[in-house]
Amino acid sequence: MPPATPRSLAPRKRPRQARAAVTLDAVFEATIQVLLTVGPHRLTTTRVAERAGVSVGTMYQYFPHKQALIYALNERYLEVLAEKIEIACHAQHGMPARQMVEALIECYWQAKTERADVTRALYRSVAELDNEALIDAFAARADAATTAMLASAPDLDTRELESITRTLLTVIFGTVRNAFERSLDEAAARELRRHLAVMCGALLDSTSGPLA
Amino acid sequence: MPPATPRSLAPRKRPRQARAAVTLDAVFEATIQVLLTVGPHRLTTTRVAERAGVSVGTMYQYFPHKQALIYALNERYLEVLAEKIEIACHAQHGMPARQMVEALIECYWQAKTERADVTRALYRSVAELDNEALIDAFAARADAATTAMLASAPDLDTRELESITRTLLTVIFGTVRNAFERSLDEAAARELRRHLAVMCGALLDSTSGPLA
Amino acid sequence: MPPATPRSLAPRKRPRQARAAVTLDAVFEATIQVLLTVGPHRLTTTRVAERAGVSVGTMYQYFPHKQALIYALNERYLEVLAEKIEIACHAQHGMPARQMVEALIECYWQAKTERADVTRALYRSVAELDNEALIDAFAARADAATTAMLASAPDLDTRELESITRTLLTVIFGTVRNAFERSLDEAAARELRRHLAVMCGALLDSTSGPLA
Amino acid sequence: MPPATPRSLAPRKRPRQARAAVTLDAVFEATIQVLLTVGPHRLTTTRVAERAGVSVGTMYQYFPHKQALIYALNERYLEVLAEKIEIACHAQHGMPARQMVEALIECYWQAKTERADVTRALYRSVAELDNEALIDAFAARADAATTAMLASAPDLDTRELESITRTLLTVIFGTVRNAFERSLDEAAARELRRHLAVMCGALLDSTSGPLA
DNA sequence: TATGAATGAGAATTCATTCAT
DNA sequence: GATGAATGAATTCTCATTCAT
Repeated sequence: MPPATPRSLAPRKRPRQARAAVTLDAVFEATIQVLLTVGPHRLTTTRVAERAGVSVGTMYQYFPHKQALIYALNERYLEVLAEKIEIACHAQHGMPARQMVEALIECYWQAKTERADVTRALYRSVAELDNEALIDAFAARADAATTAMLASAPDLDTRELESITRTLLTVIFGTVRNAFERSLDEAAARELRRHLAVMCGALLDSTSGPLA
Repeated sequence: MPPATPRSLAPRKRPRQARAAVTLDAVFEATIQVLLTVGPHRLTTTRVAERAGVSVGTMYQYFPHKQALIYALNERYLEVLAEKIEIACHAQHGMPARQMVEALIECYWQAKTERADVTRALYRSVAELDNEALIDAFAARADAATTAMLASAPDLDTRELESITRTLLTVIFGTVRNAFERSLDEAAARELRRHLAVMCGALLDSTSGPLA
Repeated sequence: MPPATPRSLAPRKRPRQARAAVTLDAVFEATIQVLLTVGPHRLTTTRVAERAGVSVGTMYQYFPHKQALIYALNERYLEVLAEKIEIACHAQHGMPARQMVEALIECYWQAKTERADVTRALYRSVAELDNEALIDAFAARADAATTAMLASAPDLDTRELESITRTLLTVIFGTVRNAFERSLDEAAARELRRHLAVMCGALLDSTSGPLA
Repeated sequence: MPPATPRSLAPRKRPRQARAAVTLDAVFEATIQVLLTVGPHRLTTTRVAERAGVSVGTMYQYFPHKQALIYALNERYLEVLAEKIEIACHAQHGMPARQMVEALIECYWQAKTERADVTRALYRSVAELDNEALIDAFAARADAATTAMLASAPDLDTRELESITRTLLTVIFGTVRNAFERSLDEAAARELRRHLAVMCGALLDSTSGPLA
């Protein structure tokens, strides 16, 4: 289920030639850089184009307006992220629940940290944009993948799965985001992550208890 | 430790007369409304003034520029929030750790939910502003109050307090924020909150375990 | 019946202070000048503002966009013109039909010639604009006034009044407009006008004939 | 006397091959459609090319710039129109003057109504262009043809021919144009046309009268 | 002191035109 | 020749801020 991009935010055209694809990549990368260096409310189309080494006009061939650019950037990012989560979840089918959750945390954390600058940039970009639809679509995919995964765990009560999934994802995603806002050092981050695993594991226990 | 407001972001004058206080309140309230109705990137000083029933000129008597207005709004909000947390923490001195954490969650959740519109508005306002300093100062107060509280718990290993505190606050604050992004219904919210308490309790157990 | 200006073309605010009225007049005059000197498709908001000795911003306080400015200019002009026609028609009540028509031609011709530059400018401005509504409203007023006038003529068959009125106005307005496109010299213009009166008179005769 | 097209407005090449002629026709037709559907100030070269099923590049092979395109469109149209008038006038040589004028009205009216959309489109296109030269050349041809025709009428005083011709054409052309602005229904149009013939006939009488 | 008209730098967006493929 | 991606000057419009009244 591809996210139903609203008409007004859809890109003008998809790149057909290799040259165009290169241009688009440059524009996306430039957007991230601008977001990071001058912040979201000083992100201007001219600045992005300049940084990308393209003319404004070219940018507007692909995006009908600034919002569409930022929307596409987020979409692209969330698409990759959702896919990673789906793959990670799939790989854990049939495993013990605790291990599943640890894999989920690992996957999400990894994805966010890999290019921390991008993560930070996108968190900031959000205010420029009404991306609720995007977030919802992403959340739906993550929910589905996680629920399916947990349903396959041999050691888990499946009655409250939906609610458990929602909590797990809300806590994990929220915690990671907040961790990015407080800029933690390496050690603190590792510790936080360990704690998070403990806490999520405990949540699973709290419901699987009666099953045993 | 009150946040060291940079001079450039400080309001021009503190309200000495009742009239001024009323005006200020109106302006803050108007800002929230504008934030909610038209979004952060269409928040204009004229619009705020209009909504507040004041002239732009008058608004500029109180705030030297737009950023100062938003900064002050956040400052005021975080001040109240920090105070609530401090009071809540203080009230729990000497109590069992689990109860402490539950009180903390209750307090934070309550504060955020009380006026959900304000909460949402402020989350959105962030892009307009470099409010890292504000956030840091708030985090420091919350950390201090929480650590002090936990230190007084009779049933807690005090060796890892700092790290535990950091995790607790990161998880709680992050989860609540994320919960606001997914608009949960009443039931789901209650469930999430219950889970959150379970998870935080489990974190405490994990360290106090060896102590016992 | 004031012309129902569409919402999107309506001015932002009416001038309240004397200063504002002066500004508005300057803007209108500047628009005419720009229309005349550089033509409608090189009429830019900046150019108009510059010529008016105002900043663009000021202009935009009164008009939400360029079209609204041109629309207002036409509206103002047609308002005056319609009024002139109404007065002229009213003044002829009860007179012989031929004299009426001559007065109508005189009035219209006079109004258009008085400030030929304005007339020419407005004819040109029309393409920038969807002013059908304006034209229709004007035509309706002119029709009404003319019909009422002719109805009071003692020497006219009143059965075909509507159709006669429509022809008279279409012919007169059209002829004058076309005369402006061919730039006639003084003598030619006078001759044309005499002919026009003859022709219109003949039209009246053609229907009043059976009456006699 | 063919209109002396300024070099800067001349098409780049005359179509030597059938293919080129087809392309040209498509481009002209597309221009008309764009003029009608989106209006003159949103007529863009890309849009026209797209609608014509050609690339912009190709269009620029035929027209050195946008103005040249619109100029050529008007030129082509007026050329045909002038020819029709010349033929119609020629066909009336030696006939009674009244019949001549009726034929003239019939011819012009017919030509304008045949493809009312084209007529409307071209009236609108005028703003994009300084086509005074075109109009003048056309007027000159129409004048010449009409004068020659009237000169051959057995029942007309030839002393004021020039002035009569000018009036006739100004009135007829102007009236028809204005009729297009007020969108008249079928019946009203027929009536107007009948009136117009009566009026023009009367003009002839007014001068031929003394002759008889 | 309060007002709101005026300012103008700055941002978004368009579109005629070119030119590498 | 034909194509259509790229260009960037030109234009419209916004909005934080000032200042005369």
